[in-house]
Amino acid sequence: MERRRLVSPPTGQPRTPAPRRPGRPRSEEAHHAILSAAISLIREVGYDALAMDAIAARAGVGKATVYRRWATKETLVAEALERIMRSIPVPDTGTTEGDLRVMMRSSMDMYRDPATKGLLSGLIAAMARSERIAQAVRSGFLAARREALRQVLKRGVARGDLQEGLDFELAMDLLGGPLLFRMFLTGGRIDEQLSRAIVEVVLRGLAPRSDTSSEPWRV
Amino acid sequence: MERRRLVSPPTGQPRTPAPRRPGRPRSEEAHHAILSAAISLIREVGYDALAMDAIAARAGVGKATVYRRWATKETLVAEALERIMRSIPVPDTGTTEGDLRVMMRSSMDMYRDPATKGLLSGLIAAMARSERIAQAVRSGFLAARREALRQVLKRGVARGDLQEGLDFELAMDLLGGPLLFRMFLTGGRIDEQLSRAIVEVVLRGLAPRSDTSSEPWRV
Amino acid sequence: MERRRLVSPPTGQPRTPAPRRPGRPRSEEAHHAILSAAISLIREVGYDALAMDAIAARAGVGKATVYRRWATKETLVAEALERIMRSIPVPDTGTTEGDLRVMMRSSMDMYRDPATKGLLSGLIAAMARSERIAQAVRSGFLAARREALRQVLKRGVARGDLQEGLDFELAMDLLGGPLLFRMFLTGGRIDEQLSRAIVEVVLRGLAPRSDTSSEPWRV
Amino acid sequence: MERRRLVSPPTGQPRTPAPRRPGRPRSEEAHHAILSAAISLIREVGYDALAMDAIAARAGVGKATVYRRWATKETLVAEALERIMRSIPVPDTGTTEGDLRVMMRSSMDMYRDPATKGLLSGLIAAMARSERIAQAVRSGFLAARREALRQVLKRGVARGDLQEGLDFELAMDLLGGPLLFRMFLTGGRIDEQLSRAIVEVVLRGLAPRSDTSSEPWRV
DNA sequence: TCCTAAGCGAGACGGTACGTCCAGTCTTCGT
DNA sequence: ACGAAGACTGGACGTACCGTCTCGCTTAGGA
Repeated sequence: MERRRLVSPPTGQPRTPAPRRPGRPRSEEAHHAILSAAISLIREVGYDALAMDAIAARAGVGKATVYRRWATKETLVAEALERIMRSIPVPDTGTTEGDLRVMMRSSMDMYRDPATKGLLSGLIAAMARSERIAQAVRSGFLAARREALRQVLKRGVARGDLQEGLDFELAMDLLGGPLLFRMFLTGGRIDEQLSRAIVEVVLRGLAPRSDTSSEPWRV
Repeated sequence: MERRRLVSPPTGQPRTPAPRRPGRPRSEEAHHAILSAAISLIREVGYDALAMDAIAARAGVGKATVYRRWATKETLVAEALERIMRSIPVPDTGTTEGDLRVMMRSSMDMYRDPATKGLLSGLIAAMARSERIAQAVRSGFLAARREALRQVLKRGVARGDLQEGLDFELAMDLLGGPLLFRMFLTGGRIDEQLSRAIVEVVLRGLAPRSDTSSEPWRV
Repeated sequence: MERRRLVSPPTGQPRTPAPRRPGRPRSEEAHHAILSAAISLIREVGYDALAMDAIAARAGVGKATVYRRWATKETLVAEALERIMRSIPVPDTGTTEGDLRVMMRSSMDMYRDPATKGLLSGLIAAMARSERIAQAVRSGFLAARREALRQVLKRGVARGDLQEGLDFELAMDLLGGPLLFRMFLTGGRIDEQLSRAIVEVVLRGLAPRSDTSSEPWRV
Repeated sequence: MERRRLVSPPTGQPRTPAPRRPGRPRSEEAHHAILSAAISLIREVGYDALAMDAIAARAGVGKATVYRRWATKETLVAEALERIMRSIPVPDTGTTEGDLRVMMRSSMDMYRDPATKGLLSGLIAAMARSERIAQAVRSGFLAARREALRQVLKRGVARGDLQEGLDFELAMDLLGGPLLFRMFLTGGRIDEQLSRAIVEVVLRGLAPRSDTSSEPWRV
């Protein structure tokens, strides 16, 4: 059983004791100012019009100071994202359906932020271009959501609402995919009703088999 | 912004010794040359590094000639896409599950084209940027696929494999979303097994209601 | 009878008449605007603080337009110089000494321009760095002065004031060198008295050879 | 490329340590390492491409350690120069012409050092920029040469080879100027023949007057 | 022996300018 | 009347140095 819990690390930063490089240490202040500037600029001008020059200028920082930390705009944005969407609480409403609805609402909230569309679409393009960026995003803000969701699903299995040997990845993609699809391709509405319907289909589609002995190996 | 160097190779494409007529030559020819150039360049350098200069150069065309036809890179690409993914046949395997599997395979084929990732991700960013582009893409290559899928689902309802009053949009997003999700976010595998599992969940989740009163013909 | 004539530069660029390249021709207006901007900026901020960005901005021109014409700041400045110091009239005062004094005065006028020091010293550094730039400067504003001086010296030989078979290069360097030396190394005064003394020494030192009969005043 | 700040010109004063201050004394070793690094780098990359970062790095020294001693690149280089060209012996060949030839050869040797061109041209630009640097150079490596030359000329006057009341400055500039002129402007050859010719012209041009009565004010 | 002050290597800091690239528009000439 | 060629303005890019400013650590003389 994997003991990885990426959800809400209680310690904050991994406090390295004293590897301490020589020279002047990097300014935490500058670091934070850059991230803040990036976030506010994205919200103002959108992701595509986001310029490194502008970020540096608004942060009151030299461009080199930005590039010293993030090689590309995308890795910078990815970290900004991560900072925003750090901890996703694991809901506990008493029922699997309720828990899933809470998770879906959290996702919808994210999608409904006017900044998200430009930001996330730019990030998708960046991830498609660079596996490094993709890794950063996945282990960043994606990991947290998915870990929380995984807990909910696990509890659902324990409750008997979901089949044994459930393919968690599949379940998560079934829950999250339609939102993404609507957001970026069809442009369809993303609302409570949609979320309710998706949860229902998934719960029904992944309910325990009536005849477990005939399909014990199924995933 | 995503940029990559693209000092387009001189690309010694032999100037077509076209029928040199005075007056009004090769409007259609130029049109097609531009689309071809765009497509081949996307496959070579990716969507983001695609430069109008390069397209015009490879097409053997002035930049103005490109802009005369398409105002933006995205509308040009959208038309190119449309040209590629024109007709989607409606499958007829005899069973709803079989038909859906065929549809899924067609989608997977598209996703598996190495060019698709860069192209589609760039397009997603462009759609997020501009509703006009979004419309073009939706009514273009998306519409065809969705229309075919709708036929299959309709037949599924008629067969009694899917519930009456089925929300087609929901069903389509449930089928297509997970692929998109894996493609661009999680990076998970997209294969026959996945497709099979998705179809199964959707069929089960959207099967006719078991409530006898609303389904009196069931025993 | 006015003998003042312009020394038409025999070294001037081969002004290509009309090989006529395709495409939009380069803008004469932009060309001139850039040179003017460069000149005025040099006078304002000095040669070293001269920035290509600033030149382009003041000229109301994109930086690429500047770089399309001049690869470096120095070649641009060299052309600007050439434009300023284009025509050097060949003096004709009736005596060799008088002619040389006029030439010296012209040089001194140049050196006394407050902008010259920074400009010429920067140019010297640039010439030392790049033979291409050196060539440009030599065939540019240097060539004109030297050609005029050569005429004067030639006439001096014809008049019998200077020795037959005179080494023109030597004579010119003897006349011009001390000015440069004071300007940039010793910082000594550059004035009429200096110019008079130099001319005198050179005339005496390069006078016709000391055949006793031709120098009856010698004891 | 020489660049300067528009704001706050640095103080180019060599910062000599006070007689006895508290704290750790400055490292002689570092001092020497910096000068050596500067000299070797000038020879390798030229004066203009000389970067303080590089000097510090090669010397194995922090940049602050460099700036603590020399406020500008030029003062540092000036001191390096001085260290190289320290003492110029006064020649004594028996004749004025011989002595002058020896002095000229020494100058030519300097000019012929491949490093000199870039170094001296850069220094000229720096001197034009700052009178303080100019002073440093003049009282540094220039002063030594000129003092030796002055001795030779003085002896020449005593011998009757040069006129009484000789303007030493003029004579020195006439001897040195042509070399500088060829070095940096015309690019002409600098060789034994040139040196011989210059000496000849100067000796002839500044020979004692044959008719002293016509110059009664001379002493 | 400890304290204080300035030195040390290292390297990050806010900046300026660089030279390149591309977007989208505007001319010129040739067909 | 088009079309190719390419110059145009404008602006972001990522790099290189500048001269200054911390860091943690010597290295001395004076307390």
